[in-house]
Amino acid sequence: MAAFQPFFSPKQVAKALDASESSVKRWCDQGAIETVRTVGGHRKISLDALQRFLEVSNRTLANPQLIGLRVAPQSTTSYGVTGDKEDQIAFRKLLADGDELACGRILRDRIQRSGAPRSRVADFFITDAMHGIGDAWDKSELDAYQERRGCEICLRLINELRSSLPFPSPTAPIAVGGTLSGDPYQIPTALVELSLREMGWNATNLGCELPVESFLRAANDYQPTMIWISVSTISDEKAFAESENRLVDGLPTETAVVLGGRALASLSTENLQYSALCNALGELTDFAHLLSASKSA
Amino acid sequence: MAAFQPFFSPKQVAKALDASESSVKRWCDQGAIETVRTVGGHRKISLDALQRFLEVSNRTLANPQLIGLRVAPQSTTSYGVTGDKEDQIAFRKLLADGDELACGRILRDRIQRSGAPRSRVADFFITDAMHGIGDAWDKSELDAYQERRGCEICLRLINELRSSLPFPSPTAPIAVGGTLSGDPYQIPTALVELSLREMGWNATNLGCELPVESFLRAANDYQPTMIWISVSTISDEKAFAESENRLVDGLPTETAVVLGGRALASLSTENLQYSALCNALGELTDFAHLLSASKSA
DNA sequence: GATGATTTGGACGATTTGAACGTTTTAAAT
DNA sequence: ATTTAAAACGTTCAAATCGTCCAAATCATC
Repeated sequence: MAAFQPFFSPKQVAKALDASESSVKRWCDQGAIETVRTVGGHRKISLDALQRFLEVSNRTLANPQLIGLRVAPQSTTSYGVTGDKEDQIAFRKLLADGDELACGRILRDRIQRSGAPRSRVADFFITDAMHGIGDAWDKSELDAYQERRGCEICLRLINELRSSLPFPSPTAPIAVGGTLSGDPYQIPTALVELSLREMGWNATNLGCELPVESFLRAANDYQPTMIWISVSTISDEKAFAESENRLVDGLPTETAVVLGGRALASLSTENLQYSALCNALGELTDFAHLLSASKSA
Repeated sequence: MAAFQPFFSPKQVAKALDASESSVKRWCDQGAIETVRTVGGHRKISLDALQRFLEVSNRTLANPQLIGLRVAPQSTTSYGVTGDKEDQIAFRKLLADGDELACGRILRDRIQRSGAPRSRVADFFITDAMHGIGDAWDKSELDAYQERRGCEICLRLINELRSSLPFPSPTAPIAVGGTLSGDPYQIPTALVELSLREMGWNATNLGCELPVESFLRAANDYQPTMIWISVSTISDEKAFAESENRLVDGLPTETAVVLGGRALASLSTENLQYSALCNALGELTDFAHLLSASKSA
């Protein structure tokens, strides 16, 4: 019932920031972190103040769960160090059950343990799970609401991971992307944004179901180094190719166009124009690396 | 609702300040907070004294609504605070520009300052802005990508607010909801989930474009006290009424069905069955309050 | 690389905070 | 008026935080 805007102590904030208590106290006293004082002089830091500090200092919370009240009770199903496949299956099952907390725990735990990029871990679990859930839905083993609820949860998890990344630097290469009209799948393009942000790009997910003209307008507004198109479903191959060509023809030649997504596998690519065609997220990040390297060189 | 309270107990003040009762009592005894004593020795803190303390100690109330301070004028969107319209316009502009950080700052700032529930502030800014952006889009003043990007940003902001709420208690009343097939608008149903969670319900947003059968399956799985249907657009009135009736007929009579959304205003409601029909988020939360009160009684 | 300046993080006794607990007051029901 | 449950009282004490100082680490400059 009560809204929840608690205050944090320097010690808590220090843990969340992975800094020392001394430093946090000093930053408070210097004014970098707004603080209020108790009658006895203890510092209290509001969530707002903390977020402002993160923005201006371009820092990121090392342990957001320490602050965000994400102190959920431990899962009873400890999944230990089982194999990848088992973890994927566990994740898929939890997602179908709508257990957002447990799904988030698996992701965070795996990221911390493996040290792999967030986007790779997210891709590993989420892409697999959504395919699995989609298949089960086709076979009527799951209900539509379980699929939709799973999508909502995945988008939230992706955004949670995104929010713990530092802000893009002003000199970062720019990328924008989304899906074309007829393709409502939000998760793949959200994952692309997460990946690019994680490698330091200033990436913006424009959303789904965009007409070609919108991509051109956005390209004009953003002047991006790269544009990605996520393609999860295609109803009319011919119309898709026509749209795609119209897009590329309308762009300056120095803008890289990257196509990626499940629907491309079963598509003849001879009539398409692109700078890269990616079957997996890893290929896209590889290409982005090449691109930023050649740009800065 | 308790009547107007001229005095507060140390416990109430402690909750509002996010401090311990012990500390508040000590501060009273030290003179930092002026106190009146009852004949029996109980401390009574007047609103005046509390406000003086806040000014002197440069603190803000963590939970102003715990003190009768904000008596919401009505379930309308009016706040009685100056500059509302200007702030809405500023928010709308920033959202159209894709400035997620600035939008988040406005929301958080307003939440802290006004002490209003997150969901109300979010509704106040986001609903207005998305209507404005939608209108501008219809008039071709804005591009489709600006509208989609705005949706993405709003959903992220709503989820951010959601994530800082405490988890629903195990005894909380259960609610599920979403939109029916043909209605792809994600924001209103996300706002409903946020509102209900904030008032202590265990609310789950099932997502968009769900067939009636899915609602029935979900009702069977969750056994909810309430089901909400968000209705932002209707293409076929007759088919909608038919779906709605099929849903209600398939539910146990003790399950409350709440309809809400923009598209209901221009709809003849005579053929619909419902427990409540809400034109604004405030009406829905009012009804939810009634419902949980009658349940617990 | 060496050197000086700045930032960080740990350590310390002194102070503040918050939780516990048995007793007393309050307010509501009988 | 009596009873009774809930809330507030005062006290005590362990845990957390305070301010301060200083060594180690990092950065900037030559």
